[in-house]
Amino acid sequence: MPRYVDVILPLPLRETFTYELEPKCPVLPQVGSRVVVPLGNTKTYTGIVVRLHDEEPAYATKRVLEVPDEPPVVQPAQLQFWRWIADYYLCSLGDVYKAALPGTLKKGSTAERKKPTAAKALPPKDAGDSTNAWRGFPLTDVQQQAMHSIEEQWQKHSVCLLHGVTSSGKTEIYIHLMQKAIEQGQQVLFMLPEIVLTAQLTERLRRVFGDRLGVYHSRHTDRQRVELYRRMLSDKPCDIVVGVRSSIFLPFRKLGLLIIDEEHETSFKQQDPAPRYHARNAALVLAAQHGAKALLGSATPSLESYHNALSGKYGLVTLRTRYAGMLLPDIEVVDAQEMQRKKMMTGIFTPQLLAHIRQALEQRKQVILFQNRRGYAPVMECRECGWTPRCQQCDVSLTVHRSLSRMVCHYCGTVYDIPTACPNCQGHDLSSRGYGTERIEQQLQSILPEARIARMDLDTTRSRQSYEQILHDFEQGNTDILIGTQMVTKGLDFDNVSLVGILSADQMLAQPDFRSYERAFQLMEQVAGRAGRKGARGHVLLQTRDAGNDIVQQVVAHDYEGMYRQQAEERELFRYPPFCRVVFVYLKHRNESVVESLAADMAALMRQVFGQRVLGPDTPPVGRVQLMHIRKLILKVELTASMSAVRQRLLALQAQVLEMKQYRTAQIHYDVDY
DNA sequence: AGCACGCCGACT
DNA sequence: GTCGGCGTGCTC
Repeated sequence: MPRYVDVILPLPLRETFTYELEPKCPVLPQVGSRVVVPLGNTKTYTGIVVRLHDEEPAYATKRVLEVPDEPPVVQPAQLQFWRWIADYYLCSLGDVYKAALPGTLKKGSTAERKKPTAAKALPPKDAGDSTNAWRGFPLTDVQQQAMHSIEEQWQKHSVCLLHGVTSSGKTEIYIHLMQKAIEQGQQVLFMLPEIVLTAQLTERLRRVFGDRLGVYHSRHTDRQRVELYRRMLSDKPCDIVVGVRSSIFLPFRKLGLLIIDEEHETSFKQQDPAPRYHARNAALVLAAQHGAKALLGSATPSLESYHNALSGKYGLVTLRTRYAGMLLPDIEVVDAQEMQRKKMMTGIFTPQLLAHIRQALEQRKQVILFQNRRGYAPVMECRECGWTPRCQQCDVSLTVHRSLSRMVCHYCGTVYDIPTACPNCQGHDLSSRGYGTERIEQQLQSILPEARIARMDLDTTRSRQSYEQILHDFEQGNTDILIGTQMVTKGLDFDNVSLVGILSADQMLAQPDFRSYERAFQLMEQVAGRAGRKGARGHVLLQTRDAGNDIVQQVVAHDYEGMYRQQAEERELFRYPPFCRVVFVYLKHRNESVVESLAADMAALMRQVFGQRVLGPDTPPVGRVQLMHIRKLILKVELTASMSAVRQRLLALQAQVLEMKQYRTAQIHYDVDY
């Protein structure tokens, strides 16, 4: 019997901690077992055993207090996956552990283990089981063909991208592929962004797959998540899990199929806290580990995935036609610039949009109005021509810093003077501006006092219930107009929506981010897809002060390929993903002058190692969070470089600067594949 | 992340 | 004269 165990603790500590086992420990932990251990004078934590051994450490060890489980809760393959995440995303195993296990499996308490898992009886050999999908969701010829093409692509590629226009019936294809996989005794993971994983979708899947389906949602209670986790560990695990980003951490036995819908969604990337992982990319690693086939689906694929498909790394299947012969919505661009000049605007509304809204309401149709939430960044704009200043080196919009009275590029840190006249039209009416959904709701209500207006954004959907309630009310026709952020761009099929209004394309296009154009296209194309799901062709009104913008024109033409070609060219030119990897290095300190000089020192050290690949330092849009001043550096790494080697060098540099005593209390963290 | 130890202001 | 502010340093 080994004497020591190395344990991961749910703390942002780099290494494992070594504890001694009780000589006559009743339950011998294994690799992946939970152990309850003391830390410091008062705390106990539940850790995960990663190694058993007899090597006596140089320090005095404490003893393992308890071994709560007989079989391990983390399988060896999962630990391997955790290590990959910690390595690739430059975080500690403790960070991964925190994200990977539901809360009560991490707490010191042993109470939850006494509750037997409410193992629901499996459906009876559920006669219609294997034919459910075929009966309930028959495929059209086009869908059938697409499914065969996907299977054909899987002969040569383990990953296939399904590029299908909105309403092309991707979900039915997924259901059939899932059915086939479980018939072969494989497990399936079906991943979706949080806002798409609605009750309507899970109920639909439940009707086909019954109790073979598990749902993993971040808004589920901790108890529910522990239950599913335990069930996946049991000898009767779910065959299919439909889940959000953290579902990649469930204990799969024999994952045979991974499906990621809306694969372009940026919410698959966890921003804060660590582990700052990209669930799509991590899931593909998981799939490879299991030898599973993977399908990425989107109407507007990420540049990364489309690039991989074109370069032959992934298979590619395209669905160009909408379900039931529906046409793609017709998109009308309205020049808000011109309307403003003619003084015909009512707040943010052009007369054209108001007329269309009134008409829709008269016909008892519904309206969706979309305004991007992230409109807070004060971006300079010429009121005459809509021109917005962009960085000459990075091709991103500059952000106005009122305190500096300058404009700054948040990618390379270059500072520009604010022009006194617009370089485009020589106009002098330069200002920064912004409209949020709340203001829009108020405005519209005063214009149309009779209309039943609802708002769906982060503020109105704090709870899962209110989110489902707003959708339900709209679906039942209790709401005439739904105003919202990204949340209204996808998810449900609203049959009665005849009009979609995009209130301002400009705010999306002006984001200080190298992905802003790609993202703007994706959002607009997706929200346009909400119009006219049945019957008549839907109408989309796109308000912009920049009607000639290429992205606007590409949305009008539904020209994804054109958008891809243009954006890919720029990314290659400026060396951004998918042509290299980016690692953001964030430096934080309470004292601004300290973080300033730390950033300079770190940048200098990084340049010694990485040379021209380093950009910055720069102050991010939010330069101070919770009393901590922040600076940012960007490292651009060739795709062929080993992230492991990059990680080692960065961590060595980090140790070097943090050793200097003026920087001892600084924090450094990394964001890989931002 | 906690929690403890350790040096400087307003209280009994 | 203490009680306590949170700065910084350690936790197997």
